[in-house]
Amino acid sequence: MLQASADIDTCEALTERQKAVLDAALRLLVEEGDNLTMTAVARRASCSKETLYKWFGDRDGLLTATVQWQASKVRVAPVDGKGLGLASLTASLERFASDWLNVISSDTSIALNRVAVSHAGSGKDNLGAVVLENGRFALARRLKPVLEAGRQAGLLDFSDAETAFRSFFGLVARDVQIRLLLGDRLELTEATIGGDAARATQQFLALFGAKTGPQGL
Amino acid sequence: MLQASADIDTCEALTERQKAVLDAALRLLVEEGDNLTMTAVARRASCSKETLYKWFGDRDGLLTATVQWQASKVRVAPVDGKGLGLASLTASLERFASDWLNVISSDTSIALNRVAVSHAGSGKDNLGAVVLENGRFALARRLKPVLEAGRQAGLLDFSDAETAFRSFFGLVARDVQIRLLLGDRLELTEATIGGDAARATQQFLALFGAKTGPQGL
DNA sequence: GCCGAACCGTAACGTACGGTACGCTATCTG
DNA sequence: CAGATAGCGTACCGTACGTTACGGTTCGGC
Repeated sequence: MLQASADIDTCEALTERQKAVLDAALRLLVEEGDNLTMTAVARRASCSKETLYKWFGDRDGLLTATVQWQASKVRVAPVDGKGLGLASLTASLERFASDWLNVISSDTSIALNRVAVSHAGSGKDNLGAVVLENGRFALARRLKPVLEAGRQAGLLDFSDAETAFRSFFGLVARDVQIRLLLGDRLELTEATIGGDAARATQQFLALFGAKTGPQGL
Repeated sequence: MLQASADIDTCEALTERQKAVLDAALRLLVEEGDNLTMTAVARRASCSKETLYKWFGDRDGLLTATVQWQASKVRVAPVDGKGLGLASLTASLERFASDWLNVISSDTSIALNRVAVSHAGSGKDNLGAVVLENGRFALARRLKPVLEAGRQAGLLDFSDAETAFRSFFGLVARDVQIRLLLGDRLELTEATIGGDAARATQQFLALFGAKTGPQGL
């Protein structure tokens, strides 16, 4: 049986068939939410329940494996911050904001966050930790080098990268994620996401941009 | 049987005994999350299951009634924005921010949001609508008059109150709510909440404060 | 004091679903 | 080709829980 750990590298030990099963489970999770049954997963994946139990131990094991499997797929290449000008910094920030909005508004992200939130209350909050680790904390890890590079280049001014990141996070996400999780119909087209990303970036630069003399009006 | 509507005034038709039952259900919901049983509610409330079903129809009815009951209790008196100076505006904003952080970090809020998120996926998303209506949208309704008054007084500068509110919301909440919902241990003492409220307010004023000439550094 | 309504406590029912056992087929290994 | 192993399909078991039914008790009205 696979060990359910918070480590992402667990997914490297998966055979192709197992990945296919997890993909089926993921699709079912997106469609039906947390109330999916083992029989439904088995039927969708064209495998037997016994195999599910042999591979993943029990229902929670299957769920965590599915979440980890999806989480391992959204790894994004970090950007390098060399030769950083104001234009490239804003471009990087806008890109991060846009990527993040696209992620949290995707069906799979909503489904995964829903099931993780549901399970966070009862005992083993493994799911929540995994989602958080590959979502918000992964974003922080990828964005902080950019912020630090911006500070090194004299473009940004902050004392703590963590608080700067959290402000950026708040300006980008605002109430989007909680509204989507609570089932609010909130249309995010490609265009509005771009606009929101640009707005958040400008606001962030207005707050944390290094002051190069008195600001004009 | 009580009708389960999104209207808050449904709670006015509740007898004292029913309110006591819903309070018991609420406490149990905070303790055990969504996986509470009807027998547990009946035992805790010292009432019979038959009464629960007669009053609330079924399990979902009980849950929605509980959520509406709690939602109806957090009504807060709106502040009036007359004789508004910069000091009183910042005080109001800080107070809103502090109140909001206190709300979303409370056990009952976390529990209610958890159960609402869990139920948002499957069909009738009544719970999510109720939580959203009495949480984020109620806050907006109470805060927007303050923002408008600030604009009337020449202290704030924005084109749309909704977007201004959403930025304020993001600066205040940042990643707090999603982290709490996902089970992240995130200590919010009274002191840190006050500091966060002040920081968010200053950031908001830096973004939306009316520019009265060139800013000093 | 009697009647009906409301309600408590609990026993019972039905079912859905997690988990297991078993028979069968296909593929690999010697 | 014989045996072993992996895995599919399915039937089955146990249990938890939503839902209902029923006997006993309190209480307001006549």
